[in-house]
Amino acid sequence: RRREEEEAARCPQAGEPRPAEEEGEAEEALQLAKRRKVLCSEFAAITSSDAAVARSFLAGNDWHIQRALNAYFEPPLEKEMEEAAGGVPPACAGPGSCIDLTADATTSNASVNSADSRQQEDDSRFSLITWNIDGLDLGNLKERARGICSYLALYSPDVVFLQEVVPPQLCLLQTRAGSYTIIPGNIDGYFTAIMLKKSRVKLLKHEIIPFPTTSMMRNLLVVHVSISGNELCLMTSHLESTKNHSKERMKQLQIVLSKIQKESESTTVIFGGDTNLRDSEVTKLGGLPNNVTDIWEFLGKPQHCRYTWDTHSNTNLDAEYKCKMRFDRIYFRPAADGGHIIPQSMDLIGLEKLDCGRFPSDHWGLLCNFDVIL
Amino acid sequence: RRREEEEAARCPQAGEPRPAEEEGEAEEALQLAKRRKVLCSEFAAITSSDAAVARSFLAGNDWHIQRALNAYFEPPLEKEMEEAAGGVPPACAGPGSCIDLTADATTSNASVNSADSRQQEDDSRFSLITWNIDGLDLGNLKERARGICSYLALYSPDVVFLQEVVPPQLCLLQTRAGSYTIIPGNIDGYFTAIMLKKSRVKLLKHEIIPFPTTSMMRNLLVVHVSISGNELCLMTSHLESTKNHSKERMKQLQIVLSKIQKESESTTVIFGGDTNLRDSEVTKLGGLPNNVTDIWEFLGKPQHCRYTWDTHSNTNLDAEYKCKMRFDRIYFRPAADGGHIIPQSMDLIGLEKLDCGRFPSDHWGLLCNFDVIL
DNA sequence: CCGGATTCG
DNA sequence: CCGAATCCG
Ligand SMILES: [Mg+2]
Ligand SMILES: [Mg+2]
Repeated sequence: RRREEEEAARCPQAGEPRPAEEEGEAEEALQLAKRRKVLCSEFAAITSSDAAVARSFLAGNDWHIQRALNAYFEPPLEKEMEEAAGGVPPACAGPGSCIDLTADATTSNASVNSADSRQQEDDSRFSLITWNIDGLDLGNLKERARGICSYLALYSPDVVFLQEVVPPQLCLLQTRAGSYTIIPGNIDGYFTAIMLKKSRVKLLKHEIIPFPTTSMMRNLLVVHVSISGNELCLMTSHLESTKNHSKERMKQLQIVLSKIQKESESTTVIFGGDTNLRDSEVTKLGGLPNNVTDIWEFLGKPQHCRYTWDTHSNTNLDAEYKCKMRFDRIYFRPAADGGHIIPQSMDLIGLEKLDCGRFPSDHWGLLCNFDVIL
Repeated sequence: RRREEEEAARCPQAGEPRPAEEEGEAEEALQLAKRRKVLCSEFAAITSSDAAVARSFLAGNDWHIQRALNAYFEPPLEKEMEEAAGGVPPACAGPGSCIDLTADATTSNASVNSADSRQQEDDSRFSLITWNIDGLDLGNLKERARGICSYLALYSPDVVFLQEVVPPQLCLLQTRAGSYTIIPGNIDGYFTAIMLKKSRVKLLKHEIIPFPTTSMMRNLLVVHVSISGNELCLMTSHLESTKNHSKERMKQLQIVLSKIQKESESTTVIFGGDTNLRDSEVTKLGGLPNNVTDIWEFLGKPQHCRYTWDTHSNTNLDAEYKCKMRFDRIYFRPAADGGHIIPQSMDLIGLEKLDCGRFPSDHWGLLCNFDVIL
C-alpha cells in the first residue's frame, strides 16, 4: 500500500513521469499558455494591475517580464553609476562598510512585498531558486546584482540557493532582501549562500561540510528548517569546476549524496546547486541512489529548462565557442512517509539582458515549484 | 564432453588459469630457472657449444644473451657506420636501391640456420613474436634494425608480427631474413608486416582491411596460412595511438574483433600487435567476446611480461616522465573443435641495450610459444 | 567555463 | 608515446 501511494504521488501530471522526448506539440502549447498565465499573474501582482493590463504589457515586450515591468513603470533613463575602476571594492566587513548597491530598490521592494503577501497565503506550495550568480565576473557586478535582486523579488521564492557569491553581492542581498535570512557558506573569496524567507521558513540549524581535497574552496552548505509544518533539509554546493577536475567533482558528489542519505528518514531533503556535472560522471558513480531523484528527470526532462549554462544564448562570457551544459541541478530525497512535498515544475530564470546588455549571470537560474501536502 | 575437453585444454600448467597476483616466490624462482634453462639452450644452439659453456657465458653476462653471444664470438670492435646525416635515406623502391644494412650478417645467418634446424624438427610447438620496432625513430635506425634481426635469428619464431616498420627496415629484413616470407601492410610511410618462416608456414592468402576513419594510416593485415597441418588465420595491426584517440582506437578494436569472429570456425585465429589499449577501453566495449582470449590473461597475467612499453626501463624515448603500459597484446580465438594450438608461455624480448646505448625499440617485443596438438 | 589540440615535465 | 596543465577557437 505504501508503495502504491508513492508511485501515485511521483508525477504531478500523471501516474507516470513523462518520457523526455515524447512531448507533443499540443503539450508544448499547453505549457506555453501556462507559463504566460503565470507571467500575467506575476506582473499583475507586482504592478497591482489587472490581467488585461498585464497581458498587454507582456505581449508588447515579447513576454519578457523584466522589459514589460520596465515599460510599465517607465523609469527615468538614468546614467548607470560608473563601476569602480578595476573592479569592485574590497569585501565589506559588515553592512556599514558595504558599497551602496541599494539605489532603485523601490520597485523590487514593492514586488517583494506584494509577492510575499500572495505566497504567505498559500501553504500548499513551496518554491525554490538555485542560481550561480557569477560573482567572479566583476564586469557590471553592481547592475547584475541588482538584476538578481529583482528576479528574487519577482518570484519571491521561499528558499534561494546561490553560488559564486562575492561579499559585495552578499551586502546588497542583505540590504535589499531584508525579508530573507541569509546563511553564507564562507566569509571571503566566493561562496554559496542559502536565503530563507523569514515569513515562511524557520531556520533550525545549519552546518558546513568541508570537501577535504577541493582546490577551489568548495564545500557543502546544509540548513535544517521547518516550513508549513514540514521538516526540511536544504543543501547547496558549487562542485569543483571544469572537466579537468572531474575526479574531485565526483568525490564531492559522493559526499553530497552520502550526506543526503544520512539525514533523518522523517526529513525531506532538497539539494540544489551548480554541480558542474556531466551525465557520464553520474553514470560512472553508478547513478543516483534509488531514493534520490534528479528533479529535472523526475519532471520528464523538460527541454525548455535543460541547459542552465549555454554560451550560445548567454553572451556574458564572450565565448567564441558554443556549448551548452546542464550544470545546475536539483536533487530530491522524499521523507520516508512520502508525498508531503512533490516537485511540480521547473523553469529557467535570468533570461533577460539588463540595460548594460549583459545577463545577470553566465548561468541561468532554476526556479522550482513544489506541491505541499499537509 | 566437448565442453570438458575445452576446459581441460585451456591452461597449460593446470586445470585453471592461475590468478594474477597470487604467484608465490617459489613459482617465481621456478620461472627464473626455466627462463635460464631456455637461454642456455638458445645459446648452445647458436654457438654449437654445450650447456656448461652456455651457462658460464650467460652467468658472466648477467644472463643477457646478446652480451653473452658478443663475448663468445669476440667480434672485432669495428667502428659503427655513420648514420646518414639527418636520418635515413628515402624509401627504397626495391631491393636494389636499399641502403646496405647487411654487414655483419654472418652470426645472425648462422643462428637462423641452426635455430631453423632445431625448430623444423619440432612440429609440436609453434612460436610467434610481435614487436613494434619504432621505425619512426630515425636515431640509430640501422644498428637497431640489425639488433632486431639478431633477435629474430636468435628465437627463430615461426611467425613475426611487426609494427611501425619503415622501408629501410623492410629492406634489411628482406635481405637478412631470407628464410621468411614477408607480407607488408603498406607500401610507404610506416606500416605493419607479417613474416612467415618459409620452412614451416605456408601462405594461403592475405588481405588488408582498412580502418575507414584512421588519421594515422593504420589498417588490419590478415594472412591465412597452414602450419603443421593446422589452418591458421594470423592478424596484426597498430591501433590508433595515444589516449587522445581512444574513440578511434576502440572503433578499430571492434573491427579487429568482428573480423576475428567472422573467420571460419575451423580456423584458429591469432591476432597480435601494438593495440595502444587501456584496459578501461576494452571494458567499455563490454570486454572481449567469449571465444576470444587475451593470451597474457590466459597465462595467468604473468608480471614479468606485463608491460611492453615502459619509459622507466626503456630509455629510447629520453622521456623525463615515467610510465608503463601493456600496449602490445596477443588475442587468440581457438578453432571450434578446440585444443589444436594452446598458448604456453610469453616473454619480453629486446631487453638489452645495443652498442649505441639504446634499445632496438621503445617497445619490448613479445615472444609467445604455443603447443600444437595434431 | 567547453573540448580538441598542444605543451611540458 | 604518459598525464596534467595550458592554450585557443
Ligand atoms: Mg562560474
Ligand atoms: Mg611508436
